[in-house]
Amino acid sequence: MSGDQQRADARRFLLGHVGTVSSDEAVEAFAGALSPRAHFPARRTILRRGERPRVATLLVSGMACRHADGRDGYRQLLSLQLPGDFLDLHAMPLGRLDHDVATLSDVEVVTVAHDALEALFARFPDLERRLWFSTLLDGAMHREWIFRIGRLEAIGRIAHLLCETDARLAAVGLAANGRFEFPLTQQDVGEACGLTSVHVNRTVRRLREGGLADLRDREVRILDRARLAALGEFTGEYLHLPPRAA
Amino acid sequence: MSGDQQRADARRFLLGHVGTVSSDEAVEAFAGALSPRAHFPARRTILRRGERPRVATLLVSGMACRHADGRDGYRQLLSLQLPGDFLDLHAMPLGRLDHDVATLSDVEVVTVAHDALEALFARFPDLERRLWFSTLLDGAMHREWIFRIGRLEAIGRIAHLLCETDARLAAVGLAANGRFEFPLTQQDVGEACGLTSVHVNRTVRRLREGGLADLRDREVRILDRARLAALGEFTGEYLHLPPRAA
DNA sequence: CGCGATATTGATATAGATCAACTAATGTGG
DNA sequence: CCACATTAGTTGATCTATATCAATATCGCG
Repeated sequence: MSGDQQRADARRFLLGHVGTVSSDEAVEAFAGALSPRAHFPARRTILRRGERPRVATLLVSGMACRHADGRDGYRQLLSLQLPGDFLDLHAMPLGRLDHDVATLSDVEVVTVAHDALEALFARFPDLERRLWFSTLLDGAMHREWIFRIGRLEAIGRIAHLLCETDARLAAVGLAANGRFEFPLTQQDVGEACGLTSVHVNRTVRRLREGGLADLRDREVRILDRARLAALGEFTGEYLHLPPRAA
Repeated sequence: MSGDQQRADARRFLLGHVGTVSSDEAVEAFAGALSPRAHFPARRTILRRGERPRVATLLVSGMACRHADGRDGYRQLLSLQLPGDFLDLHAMPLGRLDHDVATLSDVEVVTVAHDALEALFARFPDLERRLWFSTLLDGAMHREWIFRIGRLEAIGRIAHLLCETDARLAAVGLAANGRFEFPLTQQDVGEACGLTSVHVNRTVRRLREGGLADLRDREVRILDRARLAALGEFTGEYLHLPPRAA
């Protein structure tokens, strides 16, 4: 039971993002190092800035985010974390977390002790490279967020966020035909894009009325991917995903 | 001659950012893998999006930046690269570069072939971890840039950029008493902070008149570090530097 | 039912963009 | 060594995207 689930979780991570298949032996060993699943409710801070985690946490279901807090209490989302993403792997080489991690929906996670990863690296040297790779994807997304917030106007920022999320979710089988669950409130979207919730509200409406995308009731439908991508100046190259099936 | 220079370059990287000292043997081996120094003039694109580099490029002197280009031709700086920084190390695990790299001043670089790094990893396993760490620092800075652009107003963004650059340059001995060379034009600062050059001009003046920082003639003088840091909501923790000497 | 979150809408304010000169410094070729 | 082009910086006038403030609507939920 639990063994199967762990194998599935291991595969989701090891295959979801990179495309090449690890040896069965490596998948098996990685799965063996995973904790049982743990649950957290929506809208809870689960990792805090300054902590020195001794385990790495892998998101299995639901959505979470990394965020920084400003003096005035406002927060800035730094990334959206989707199933298959490590929430805090960078804290392993870095030592300390430099931001908080909070859930957006109910989530399930599994953990792997840093020690166990070290042992796995010794046995399967390319595992370390794969984890390095996965933290570099975070970096690539960060760069894209800088571009998005720095250079796009409101409608483009939101379009870009939706395109990116669609592409990432599709890669792990959680979006089909441009339709996916999206637990962020308009306030959250604003915190991701450097906008107020009022302006997000008006901009989301423009996207809907323009026939580009419909975001409501915690669900997104992308109506015209080509025009949405053009608006958000989005190309998914930086995600290093295999070419889209659909 | 050249051997000494390479050893110095190797040390600058290996010691500059991490604090712990590598074995002499490792430094020696790393130095031995470095190319002779190469020069590039200011304001030249030296690495292009889409390239698949086969060497990693280490900046030895001068300043460079990573940047993305928008449809309208405007560019967004994604990071500032200082002496001791790798410009494209992330392209080694990632495969392709997802952004351009351009010089801001005249620069000197050295390169190390990816193959040579692989061989070094086999001999000195913690070297790989150290390079992973250094790419994670880029990620930490990216996150801070997202916060800066998303949540701070113009004067705070520029204050933050100056604080960050001061801290990083001080760590490699290129800033003293809050004074350092800074080859960015006001246009460049705008491209880093998501502002127009006109607004940068007015904002820099406010910093000067407020006695916070003086940026002119390609040189920065930080006049009141505490107030500047408060304005930019800057704490250097994310840089993972040893505590400031001064 | 009534409360707390979220979404929606309208009125108004403002930070920063845009447009347009103009100045200062630097370089260049004749 | 001057005429001229080029780049960076400065300043002023105006415009606009987005923020702010405030009220109302909706809805799941205890």
